[in-house]
Amino acid sequence: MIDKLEMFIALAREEHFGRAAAAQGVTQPTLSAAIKQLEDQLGVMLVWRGSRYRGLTPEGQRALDWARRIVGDTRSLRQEMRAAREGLSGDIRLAVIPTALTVVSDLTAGFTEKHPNVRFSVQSKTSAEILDMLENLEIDAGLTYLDNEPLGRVTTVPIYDERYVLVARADHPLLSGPVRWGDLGDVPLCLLTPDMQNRRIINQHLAEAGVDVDPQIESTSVVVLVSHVLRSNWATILPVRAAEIFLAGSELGSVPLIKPDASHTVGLVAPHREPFTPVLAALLARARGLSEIGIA
Amino acid sequence: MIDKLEMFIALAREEHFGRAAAAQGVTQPTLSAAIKQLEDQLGVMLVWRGSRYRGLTPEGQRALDWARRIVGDTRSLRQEMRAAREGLSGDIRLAVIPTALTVVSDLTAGFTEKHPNVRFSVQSKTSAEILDMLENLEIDAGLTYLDNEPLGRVTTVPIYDERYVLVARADHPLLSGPVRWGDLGDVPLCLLTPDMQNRRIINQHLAEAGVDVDPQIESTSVVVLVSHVLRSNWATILPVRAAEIFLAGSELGSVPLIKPDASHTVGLVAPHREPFTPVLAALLARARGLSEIGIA
DNA sequence: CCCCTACATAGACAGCGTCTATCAAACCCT
DNA sequence: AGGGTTTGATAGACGCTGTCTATGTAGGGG
Repeated sequence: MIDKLEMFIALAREEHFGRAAAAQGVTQPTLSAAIKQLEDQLGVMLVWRGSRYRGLTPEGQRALDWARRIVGDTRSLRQEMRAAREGLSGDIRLAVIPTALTVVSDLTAGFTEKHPNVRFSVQSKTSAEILDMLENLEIDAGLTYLDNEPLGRVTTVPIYDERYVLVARADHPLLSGPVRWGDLGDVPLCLLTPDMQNRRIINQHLAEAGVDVDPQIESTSVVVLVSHVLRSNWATILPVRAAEIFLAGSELGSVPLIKPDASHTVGLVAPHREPFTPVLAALLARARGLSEIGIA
Repeated sequence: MIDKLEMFIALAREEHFGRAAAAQGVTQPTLSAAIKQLEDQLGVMLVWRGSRYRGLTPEGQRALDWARRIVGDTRSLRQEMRAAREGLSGDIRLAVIPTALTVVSDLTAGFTEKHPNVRFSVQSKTSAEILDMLENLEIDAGLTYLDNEPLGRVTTVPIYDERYVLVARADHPLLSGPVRWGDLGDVPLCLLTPDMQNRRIINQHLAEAGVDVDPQIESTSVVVLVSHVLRSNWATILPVRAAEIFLAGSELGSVPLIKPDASHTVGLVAPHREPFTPVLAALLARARGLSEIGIA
């Protein structure tokens, strides 16, 4: 039964029988049969049938919610029992917005010393993808914006407040003093792509300052932005925490962006599943510790 | 997996392999094997082994919490899918304290008209048993006291406030006017047994009034109390809602018990499981409706 | 000390899940 | 419009797992 629910979740996520089967490590007929049996046992159609996957029925959508809970709780059970057996161990799968990637090391530092059997798997994703993956049980926790966008049924731990700086080569004329958002009208910029929340935040502040920008370079990667800034006359806007790793000993400089002193809270997001598994509880505790000592 | 968790829950409840197996409709070796495999899969001991059942290990206790959630959610999934298929249907298993048994008909009235495919199964239990059965998934909801005793992770809907009357044959000397708790010192009484919360409440009010009672007749059944009162010179103390069904056209009379005007909230208790299944949601809605029109 | 209760173990059997191979339908592109 | 491709369903074989009955073994009680 639980296996079938896992396959059902995979199907809803992949929207494709073949891919879902591959993701579950079974063949396509096996997954097809599992879904059919699930429908038989529950007595309702879960998936619109045709010669293609055409989405979930309303009942399928409701069933998906329950399936996620059941499968998630089952994983929690297994994980907690393993923790009881061999101490904190296993993988923590994290997804992180690009501008918070440098904060992950603050989170893992100390944690891995205390719990040497815990492995981390960190991937860079957009904030929307992070919430999706959290729902689909593809990650255990996320590091993303806590305000601004609706979060689901999750537990959040704020860690720091993002503040923004303009980053450019040290000889850039704007670097002599604080820069207002409104000053950026004609500055050549590299920015993150508009599907990313950081970019939407920046767009919003620029718009409020009456500025309209049209970046020549857009990317989902901060590294791409910085390497462009390094090699040319461009500037970029980055959160302090994302920028500082590039500033030490480089030819780059930065100045705070003011008016307004924009600030957005970034923190840990985890599925709200009472009680928390020991590993997750430890991670959340670590995040609360970070927030208290004020790493930003 | 889910079957094994069900067996594990049954074992924890029955504290006996044979009885748990019978409760699950399997033989004892099957259940033994299931528990053993569960322990193997989770990699921990769940049950203290000997030639007898000797309780759960700490890990078993934690696993039991998860198992209850997982099994409960699975049942919710099935129930909700059946509701989607054939409208509200199925059984609602209720456990009710004896003094609230007459209120059940208020709850079921109208409900069964609207939802003819819903069956009710009502059993009379003590408030402690009700909370136990709620945890063990043996009932879907309970009707019991909402104050006074600690409730677990449950949803509660208050329905009415219990108020107390003295019940005796119509010719009983005390029935001429309101009676104070303190007047009951030498009155021969029949009361519920001391393991029942109603009795503990009554004891408390009597004690506060400085009265010490020693009932000659104790029972877990209100019917037993009333039949004794009918046939002899005894009196009993009952909530209004429990008493009134016996008063109409009988040789009995009642007077309010005052000083203090004691009152205890009774209502519906259901496991807190988001989202609620359609039947349970409907039942809770019905209970809220009752509370609003003030059936007491 | 013996018997009874309680749980574990052994072996047989059935049902279910999974695989490979194949089919049917719908979509896509020329 | 038609051939090729993609997508999911179906068929049949095989192995695993869960369940049963029968039996063994260890404590507990009289």
